Amino acid sequence: MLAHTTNLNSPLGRNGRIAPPVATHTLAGSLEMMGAAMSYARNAEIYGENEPADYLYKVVSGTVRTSKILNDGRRQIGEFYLPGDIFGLEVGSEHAFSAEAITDVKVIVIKRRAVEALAARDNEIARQLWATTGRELQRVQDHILLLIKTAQERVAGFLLEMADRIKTSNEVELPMSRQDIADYLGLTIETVSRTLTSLENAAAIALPSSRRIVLRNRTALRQLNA
Amino acid sequence: MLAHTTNLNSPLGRNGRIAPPVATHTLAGSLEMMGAAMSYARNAEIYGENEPADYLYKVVSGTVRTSKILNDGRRQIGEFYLPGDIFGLEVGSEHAFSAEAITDVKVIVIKRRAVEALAARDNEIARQLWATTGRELQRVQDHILLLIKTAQERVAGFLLEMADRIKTSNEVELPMSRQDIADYLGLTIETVSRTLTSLENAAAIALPSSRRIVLRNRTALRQLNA
DNA sequence: CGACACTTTGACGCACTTCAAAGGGGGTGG
DNA sequence: CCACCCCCTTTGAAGTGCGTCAAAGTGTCG
Repeated sequence: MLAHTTNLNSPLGRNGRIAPPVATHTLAGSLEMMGAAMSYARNAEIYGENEPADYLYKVVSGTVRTSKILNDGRRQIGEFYLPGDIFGLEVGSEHAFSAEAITDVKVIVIKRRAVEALAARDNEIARQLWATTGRELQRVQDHILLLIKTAQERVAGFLLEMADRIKTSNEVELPMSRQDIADYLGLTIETVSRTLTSLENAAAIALPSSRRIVLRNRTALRQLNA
Repeated sequence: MLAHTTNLNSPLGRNGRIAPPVATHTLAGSLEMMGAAMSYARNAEIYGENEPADYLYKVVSGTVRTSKILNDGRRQIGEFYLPGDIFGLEVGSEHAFSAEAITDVKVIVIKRRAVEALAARDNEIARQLWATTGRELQRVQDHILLLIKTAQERVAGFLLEMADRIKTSNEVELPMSRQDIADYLGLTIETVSRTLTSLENAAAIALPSSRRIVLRNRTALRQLNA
């Protein structure tokens, strides 16, 4: 579970920065300070669609997906959240999507009212809340750009996005199933599988196991991601 | 280039409303108070992709689209903005999409720095800025749900959305071309046209002219919009 | 009236879905 | 430790919805 594939030599981390002291006046700091740690098992629901959005969450370890079931049974995945990501932050009073743990997950939870009260007094916190929603907006806009492309482009774009976010050289350990990927990309599981095979045949990727993907030729993937 | 095709008869605009008294402590109020009126002709660019996002805009009359050209020439439309809508509000420093006037357009423009300065002092303004980004996020999420459906469902969903937003009984005067609709829905212009014809044959809508659409059977449209 | 831009309609091809069955791979019990 | 089972993934064959290419129809402005 806690497979460390990278091993940094320096205590400063790869950026050469020392972790900042938990700061007041930051959203992250408030979460660490005032938040409660919680765990969810694989496939557990963290919150449901249309439930009151009383808490917000930060992923500590594991992966979370948000999803929505359409009335014909199809499922759309909103986003995947990796360690460090904040999710569950809504402007309205209810969650627009449900959230589930893809792997075993540890999160920090904080009451929304507490954060909003903080934001009302500290405009730096308010700014960061806004910025978080803004980043979410940008992710969803990028997601739209994926959905209008061909299957090859969607899958290639997905792999590049995940590789950027997971950042472990060129080998990515995907936490989600083919079905999750399919529902994120608006494709069927068969099309995702076939596309991965064809990318492998084209020497753009390698598939040591179904969940592990080696990006062999990013340039080729990026060209597909037109 | 500067083709003026519309001409409003009344200074009050097509809604026949007088502007409400300008309130302080509201984003709308600040826009009215500190903003400058500007006009753009049909097809004029209001701002370009990757330009610095130094201003935000509120539509007074006309319709605006945001769009993005992919490197293979395809165009994706982000959103359509109708009178009363705010657009151009970014969290990052640059515009992620370009904005163009679909019809002749009047807007109120305000410097982003001015609004952010206001927000730093007045947390009610800050909250409203955040809420505006939040509504945008919700629109984009709904947009995603359209993009994973069949052509019929996308077109039906689009018509229902427009009817809700324009609110003129059951007859909608669409401000945008078939090409704009197609690029919003991720379809071709031919498919949009064929789908509208088939909805007309199914007695769900009527098409008195290509831009005017009568919703004859909303229930049928909503069922398609599964 | 004629030119031009937009929309509609038609015929055909292809990418993706659907339906079906055959692989793995990992965990549990014998 | 092997065997079996279950779930996930891959592969195959056939169907179809939408895209592409082409041309005709419609409305608007000069």
